[in-house]
Amino acid sequence: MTEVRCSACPLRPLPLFLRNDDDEVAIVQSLKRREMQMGPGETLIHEGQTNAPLYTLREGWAFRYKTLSDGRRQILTFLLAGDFIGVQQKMGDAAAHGVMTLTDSLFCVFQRDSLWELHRQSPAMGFNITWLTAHEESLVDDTLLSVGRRSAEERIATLLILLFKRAAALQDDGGAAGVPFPLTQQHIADGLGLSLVHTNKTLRKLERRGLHHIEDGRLWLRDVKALVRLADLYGDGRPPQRPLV
Amino acid sequence: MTEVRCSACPLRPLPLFLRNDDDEVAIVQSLKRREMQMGPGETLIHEGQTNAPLYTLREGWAFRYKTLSDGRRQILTFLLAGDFIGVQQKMGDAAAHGVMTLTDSLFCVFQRDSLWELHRQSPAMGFNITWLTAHEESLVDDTLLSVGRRSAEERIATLLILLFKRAAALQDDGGAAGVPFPLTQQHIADGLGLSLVHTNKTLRKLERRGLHHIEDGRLWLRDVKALVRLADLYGDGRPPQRPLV
DNA sequence: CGGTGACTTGAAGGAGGTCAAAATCTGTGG
DNA sequence: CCACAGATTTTGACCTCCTTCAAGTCACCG
Repeated sequence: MTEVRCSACPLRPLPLFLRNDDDEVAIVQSLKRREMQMGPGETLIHEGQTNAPLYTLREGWAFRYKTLSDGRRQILTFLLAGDFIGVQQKMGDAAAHGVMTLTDSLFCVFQRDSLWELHRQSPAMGFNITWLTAHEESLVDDTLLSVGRRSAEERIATLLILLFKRAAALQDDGGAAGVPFPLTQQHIADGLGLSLVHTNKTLRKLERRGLHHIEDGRLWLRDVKALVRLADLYGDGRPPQRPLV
Repeated sequence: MTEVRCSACPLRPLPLFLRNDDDEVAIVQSLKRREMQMGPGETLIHEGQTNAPLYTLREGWAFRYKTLSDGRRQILTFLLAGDFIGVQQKMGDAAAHGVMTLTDSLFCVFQRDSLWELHRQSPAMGFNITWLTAHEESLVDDTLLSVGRRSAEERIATLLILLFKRAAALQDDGGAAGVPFPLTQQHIADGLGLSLVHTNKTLRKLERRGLHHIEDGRLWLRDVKALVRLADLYGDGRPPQRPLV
């Protein structure tokens, strides 16, 4: 099983991602250490782990999370292909959050100091990192608004729409045939600050009303209008084009 | 009232901030457009505003927030002196959140494209921006854990500790005489996803138990041990040294 | 001294949590 | 192909933490 060269990265051609100069791709290539395969439910980064490397998620789904000492868990963001992982752990410090896979996943691995090398060798790529980091933060901002101020129904509607859009942007059909949806209800609960039971009941209610459909690990939005109204989401069609590292 | 040169910025000498080369300071200086003074409760950036400039908060307190169309508000992070503002609004796009002052405040104003200039002219400063952005995200991560998984008591304990630490790091006495605390209970409520009434009752309960004391716009932690236990916060003494832009 | 914003307190109700148990489903090994 | 263990989903019953509603206090200010 041979590793892919960054210039031939299967993600790069997708319309979701911005083009890069050959130089830039070459720099990324030079910093890439290896690839890493993981199964579902495996821990990529442990909470409190020190000096974890950087990763780009190339295939599959994962999530970032934090836990309290009695086991309560909050999922911070879900990670999809193209997401860059590990910037948040401040330099040389312990990771403030864990990362766990949801599906079979493939990661490109970079040494920790690549962060600095990327900035040093290419301001443009440095800028891209900043962009990606800021974008990640805005995902957390959205979730915080949900968890802090939306009802259970509204939270779930919001999550379904947002995840659907992100997943659809990675497909050619734009989600016409649904999108992969590898979350269990426990993941949804932990991502929205709800209990498992209440998540189940709310999910069933929305599905019975015909707003969405989840089956066999795939998600369909059946009544986007109604979902958007519930979520009080405005504007924006698909996610903006984004840099890839 | 004449403006301060960056090399003479009163924040820079504080032990909280990392030193910078003269070149770096010069670059920042060259990008700084002006200073801007605001009173308490004023809106620096409106939600949805396009093309807002960048700011560094030099004096005072502020906060980032999002609202739903029916008025429910979630405060995302509180901003203290040294915080860099505006990176989250993705390039040229609309601001996804608003920024409002809590106190009399002073901002250093930078043009929007300074973000790129900073990266271009100094990889080190670009790296600093990334660092600050990642750090901001980790603050939101912490809040999301609170709002999603902590009880009202625990949330308030967590907030008090975290804000105290940040504010104390800006003072010489390290908080011995308390720290400024310009939040109303409504701000606390909106920052923690609670109702005003319940915030009040919980706050009173903690204060009556002798865990903290708020008076006259200042906060004292009376029983840090108990607060930390409640918050389930581990490790870390004071916040890490951070870059200043 | 009336008006406004922040704080406080009590009472009542509800959204969502907890507990318990059953129904599926899935993979595994015999 | 079946039995069994372990996840995951579903439902019902009950309870509580927190919200909402209402009112009153206090400080400050024009």
